[in-house]
Amino acid sequence: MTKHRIRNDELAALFEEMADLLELSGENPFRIRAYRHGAMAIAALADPVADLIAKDFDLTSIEGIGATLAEKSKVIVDTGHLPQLEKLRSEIPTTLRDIMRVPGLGAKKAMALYRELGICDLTSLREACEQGAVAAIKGFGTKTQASILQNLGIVEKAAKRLSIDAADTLASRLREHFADCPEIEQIEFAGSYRRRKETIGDLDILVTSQSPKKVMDRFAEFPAIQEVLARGDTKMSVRISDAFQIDLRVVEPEAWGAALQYFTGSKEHNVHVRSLAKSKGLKVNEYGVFDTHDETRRVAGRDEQEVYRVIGLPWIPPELRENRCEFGVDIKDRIKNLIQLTDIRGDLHMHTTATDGENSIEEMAARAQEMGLAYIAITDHSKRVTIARGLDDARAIAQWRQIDAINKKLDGSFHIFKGIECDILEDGSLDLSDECLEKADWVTASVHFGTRQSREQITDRILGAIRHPSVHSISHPTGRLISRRNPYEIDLAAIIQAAKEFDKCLEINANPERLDLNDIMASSAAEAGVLLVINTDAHSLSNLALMQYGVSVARRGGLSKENVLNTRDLQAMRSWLQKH
DNA sequence: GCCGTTTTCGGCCCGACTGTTTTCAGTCG
Repeated sequence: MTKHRIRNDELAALFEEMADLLELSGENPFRIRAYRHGAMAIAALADPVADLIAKDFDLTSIEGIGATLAEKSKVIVDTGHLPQLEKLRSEIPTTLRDIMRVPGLGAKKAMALYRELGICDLTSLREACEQGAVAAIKGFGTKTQASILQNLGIVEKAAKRLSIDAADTLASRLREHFADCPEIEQIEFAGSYRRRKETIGDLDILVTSQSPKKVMDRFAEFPAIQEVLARGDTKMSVRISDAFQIDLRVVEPEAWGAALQYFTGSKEHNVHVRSLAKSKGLKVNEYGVFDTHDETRRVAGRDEQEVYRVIGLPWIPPELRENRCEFGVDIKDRIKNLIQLTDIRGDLHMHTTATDGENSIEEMAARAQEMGLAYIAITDHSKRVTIARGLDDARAIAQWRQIDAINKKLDGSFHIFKGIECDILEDGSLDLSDECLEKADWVTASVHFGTRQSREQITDRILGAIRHPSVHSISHPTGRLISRRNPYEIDLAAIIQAAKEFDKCLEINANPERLDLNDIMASSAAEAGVLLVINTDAHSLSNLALMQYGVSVARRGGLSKENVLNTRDLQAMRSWLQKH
């Protein structure tokens, strides 16, 4: 029995703090990296470490967790404290970590500021800069001091991450901007944007050109730029509004593939790729793959596929480059079967003017059909969602009659399922009567209220919904809103287990604000044999195009189309529903 | 601190840019 239910992100944060404090104290860099690596490994786990320990699971079987971090994890879970961390905290002000976050400052400079001037937080740093005291420290100067002052403003504003859809908008504006630059031969956006992460911390633009200077001049004309942070022969960094950074890198065509590989990351993926290459007598950098014995001999570089091939790897789709599963023995099959947007045949979660949607059933259906889908389910809210004028039994049944009539007019190539997004109420019951729910083709159950209940209560509510005979799926299972609201506390492992047992689906909600389940959770559900469903939760015609973001989550989770219910054609979908 | 087809010690990815240094350290990705 564990006394402290610490979440994985909290445990990871303690190891991150440990790493920061060790770095400030000038520890061995590899030891520091081990803590950071361990923190990431824990953050990426689907199951809470506390549960794993309770089950006597061997934590050292997790890559990046050795005997020391496993033991420290146990201590934290058992006692809620880590003595080594507390000792470090007593030696070094932990607020120095804020100073390390200022762009241009790292552990060494933060420590120098502390040692020389007693600066230990952002306020005293600002004061010292304004008084000119910082420029007098050895290793600093007037330029460093000025840049600190400027960057303090950015840190205080807390640099925002862009949601993936906002990043798409920015990327297309940049593409248009560069369309006027004939010197550009190839252009691609790399980094976490290309890996389709749910939020993007900065944007990396990669270009081939014979005239880097002209490309950079054109970049400098991008209207949103507030400041040019750095500009060299091949690399330029700028800041646009909201403290968001864009990096531009110009490379030779011979290096295009290598640069694309390098700048797509992730960092952890690249570290693994490079050490694999090294074991084969090869060296990988952003210019190519080279023979270790004759570094003038470029083995690959122009083409990204080639870069992977010479290292003995298949070309790995960017979404999988997170050092999670892509170096496993089954990677070729996984890549071959990886789900694509074109695998999606239907969309089983959307709203209409009957509740808080902007369009009618017919309009939603027509747009879905235009987009190539074979079916949709209309799933308006149930009555508990009063603000959306949710449907009661009578209105739901009336809407389903209307759908029957519309289906009759369709030629059979497209079908509208009669659905409902039924609220799971605070007491665990469903918002519509059993007799009503029985008449629906598709019932997806959601929690919208009472999200501050205990982990046990919310989990029980969802488990109850999973066991309900009329429910087919649980929508946005964790309720998180990216950058706005944390997921509610749930026992995901128990929910996955119940979904498997009762043959119910869990949703990947494709709305870029939700993306819920996320990649790691979806992967863990799929591994357990649970069928997922990817839905847009559209409230308008344009929202139907959000499906791609849900598919990206599924791809990042390594899912195949077999893992996802709505990749099935209309006939297969009908027979699945008949059996359920 | 982690890890192992170089396996229990001795490595651990690698290069660009800036500012301050007069040859390099720190930071960043």
